[in-house]
Amino acid sequence: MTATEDTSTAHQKAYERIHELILTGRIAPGERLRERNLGALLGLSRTPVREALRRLSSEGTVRFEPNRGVYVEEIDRGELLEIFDIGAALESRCARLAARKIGGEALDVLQDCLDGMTGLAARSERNPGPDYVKLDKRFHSTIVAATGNRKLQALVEHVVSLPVLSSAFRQYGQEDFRRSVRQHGEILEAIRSGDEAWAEVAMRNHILTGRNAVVKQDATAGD
Amino acid sequence: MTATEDTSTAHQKAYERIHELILTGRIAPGERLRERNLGALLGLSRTPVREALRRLSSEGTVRFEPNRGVYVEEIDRGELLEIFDIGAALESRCARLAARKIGGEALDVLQDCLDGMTGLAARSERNPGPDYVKLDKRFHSTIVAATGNRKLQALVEHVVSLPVLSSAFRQYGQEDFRRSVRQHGEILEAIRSGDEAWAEVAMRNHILTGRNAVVKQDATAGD
DNA sequence: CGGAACCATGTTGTATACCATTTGGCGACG
DNA sequence: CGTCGCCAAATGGTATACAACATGGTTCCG
Repeated sequence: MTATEDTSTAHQKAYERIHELILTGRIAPGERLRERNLGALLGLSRTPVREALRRLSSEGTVRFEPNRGVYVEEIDRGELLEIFDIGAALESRCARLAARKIGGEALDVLQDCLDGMTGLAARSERNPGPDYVKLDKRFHSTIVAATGNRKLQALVEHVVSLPVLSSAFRQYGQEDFRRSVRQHGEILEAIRSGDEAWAEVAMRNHILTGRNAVVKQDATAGD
Repeated sequence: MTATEDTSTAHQKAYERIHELILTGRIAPGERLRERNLGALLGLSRTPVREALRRLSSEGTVRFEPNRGVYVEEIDRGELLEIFDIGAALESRCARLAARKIGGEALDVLQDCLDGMTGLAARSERNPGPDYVKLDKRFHSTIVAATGNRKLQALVEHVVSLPVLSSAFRQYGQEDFRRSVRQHGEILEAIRSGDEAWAEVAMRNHILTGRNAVVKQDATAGD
């Protein structure tokens, strides 16, 4: 109900897998995606692969060039920071709405996510792994779903999907990691208490923290 | 270059046609879409239809229920107004960026759109037809494309796609129609002059005008 | 007479086959 | 020797075929 997690369908599997390949950098920006190759790699036919690519294309992750193939979209630092600003605007608004309208089940899901993240942060030392990314996505997806606005949900799924996660976590060290978990706790507390203003700024604070990590990464690693 | 207008591929044709069917209300919210029917209607096979539906699904216009069919998403007034607010935030930001970075060719495209809209407004009396909607979409798409941010572009395409257009134009009379054209002129002038602040508020003004039309429509027509 | 299981039908999900287009290379011609 | 054009391989685009699942009606049993 909160987030789409149909591993049962080949299309969903193709989508998640390809998305992950791009997110983790296994497939580089600008690189061409050959449908037959992907199908063979995932043990699927071209049909669900193409549907997944259409979805990714619609999300701006990938680009169809008619009769000439599919390519991974490239994003530069400027675009990325811009996206963070947009994401901050969208998600903080979602948090405000969620604080107003969220139900008990959704709060439980958020608590579960938070517990999971806390556990991972305690065990792991450095970079959050794919498990943490999934929990993070689920946390945010649940909040957006709690707004009851499906269109808004689709929007945030897109804006969050690639950029916020992919680069924010690359340079994360232990302290950043734990801070991220703590911020999620604050957001949950704010939403649970129904304090709209707090929920909004807690979320904005969280997103802009991620943005800052990218800025610092840019500064240290150059271009 | 500014917006995708490939009428050459069956997928694109299917997407545009189905989108239009939903936008114009020919297919009602909540209604089921049978792939085979749509294919027959458009003279295509299920394959491009399915790809178009995936795209629409990703945009939140349509909903896949696994093994149970595809349905048109329903949006209530509250969601719609919320979307307008989001759209205002996104598009005004785009206008600001466009005022900073836009090039000559894009300005020409905007001028062409404006000329076309002016002509239509002079001829037509009431509701803007599909031609006007297309020009409007092109105008906004061009501005977003001028930001150089593809992800942002994808976002706005989605948020604008259904709600802003579909309901804003339903109750438009002649005076609203002309005001819309005039506002587009203001936006273009602001962007052309490079005045970021003006471009931002001109766009926000334009979007919120549309929002108000929905509010009034709600008030007069009830539920 | 009521209900549950089963089968027929239709629809979605996926795989495969075929067609159109692009692309790189080879050869003929200037 | 360079260039233009044609051919073939590869790849994307679309159609069709098949499999899995859902649904509604019917029948059989209680």
